[in-house]
Amino acid sequence: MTTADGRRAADGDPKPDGDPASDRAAPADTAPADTAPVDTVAAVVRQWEMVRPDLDTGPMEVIGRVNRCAALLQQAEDAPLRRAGLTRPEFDVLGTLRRTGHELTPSEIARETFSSGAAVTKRLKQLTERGLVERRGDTRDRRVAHVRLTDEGRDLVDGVLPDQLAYETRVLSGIDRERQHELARLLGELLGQLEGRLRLPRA
Amino acid sequence: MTTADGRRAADGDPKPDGDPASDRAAPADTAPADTAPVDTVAAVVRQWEMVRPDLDTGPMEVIGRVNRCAALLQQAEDAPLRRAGLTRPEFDVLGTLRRTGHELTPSEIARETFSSGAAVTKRLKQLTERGLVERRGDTRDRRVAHVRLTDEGRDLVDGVLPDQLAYETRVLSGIDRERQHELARLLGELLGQLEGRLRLPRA
DNA sequence: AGCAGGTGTTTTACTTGTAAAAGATTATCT
DNA sequence: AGATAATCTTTTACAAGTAAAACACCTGCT
Repeated sequence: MTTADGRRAADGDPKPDGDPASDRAAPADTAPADTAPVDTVAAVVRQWEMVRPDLDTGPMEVIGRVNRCAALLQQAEDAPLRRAGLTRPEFDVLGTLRRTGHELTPSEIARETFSSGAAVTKRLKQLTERGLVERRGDTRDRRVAHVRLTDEGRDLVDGVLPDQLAYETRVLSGIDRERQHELARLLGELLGQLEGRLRLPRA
Repeated sequence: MTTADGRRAADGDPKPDGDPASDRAAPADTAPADTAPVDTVAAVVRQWEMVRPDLDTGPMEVIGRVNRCAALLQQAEDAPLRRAGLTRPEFDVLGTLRRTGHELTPSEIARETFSSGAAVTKRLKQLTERGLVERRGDTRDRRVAHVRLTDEGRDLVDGVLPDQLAYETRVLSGIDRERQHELARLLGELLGQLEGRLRLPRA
């Protein structure tokens, strides 16, 4: 039980229960040895295989899990951020400024942040009101603005990030370092593919 | 460059470019042999390592990539769905009804779909208006409703799902079957962990 | 100089999600 | 029975994103 085919999440409610397809054991090659995983996506896939045995549900095993993991992680990760009074999109803006180390224009922030210009405008407005970023107009080209962190904004990022990373470390602590590494490697490959052909083969 | 620490996305713009940290080669164990990946998350991590070398950026390698992959996949995946006039959340509702094979109450749909009850109410309203689902009240407990697919709704799901899966297969085609399998396995482990302790160790 | 067109940013109108309260009904306790 | 608490669903008020248009400004052509 996840969603139509294993994606998305947000709430935080316990798993429902589910499908009576338990007469067919989870495929051995999908279930690792020790931790008895049986994640929700596996259950969803089994349901689909029951009602539509003609379909190749293979992609769900990857894509469904990526989506569901992302949803759960975001929910989890927001905790340290929220304690600092930040949403993640807000933190993304501040973090981008922090890690690049120099001023950025709104369009650059939008690109770095993979969000729309309009969204960035709104976030900057709020962050400016809170005194976390400052803007100045370009002297040459008066269309463009330059945004930088204030000292307060920088301190906020620097204070939050270690908590954030510590939290993330804890979230991943159920997976040993070697597997984390392997996971990162495979995800990097997938991501490289996805980013490589951002204009994907149109379906 | 992705976002503050490698998450989220939505737009579809090309990668910016980035950090001049190229004097330090990408860690060999994170970059696979052939495909020259260098995904955006790797670049973001390197930026962080430049400005905050004291931090352990390890978790970003996994979590940042999961989030970014999810964002790109969702954007990509929406294509076949949209052709059918459905958003993904809508499809999630229909798909849940299809794969369980029986009526569900709104709360059950919310759980299966990992969304809030209110969101489900809204979606059901629209789907009902479009004639894709029907509702009937429970005879015993008049608080609860039962929702089922109409024939039209079922036909829609059955028509869209193969396209969706074919598209997903194509999206993943850059990764060979064995790695997809391995990726699915590791993601299943991670997901199992995340779902196991949904109330995570509070940070 | 003057204007057609491009670029950076913001605004507008709208969609969708959420949290919290409201509504309606059923379950429990005395 | 009657009151209180719990449960299912919807409503309300609001936050945040998006696409498209609007602004404001720059560039290059004539």
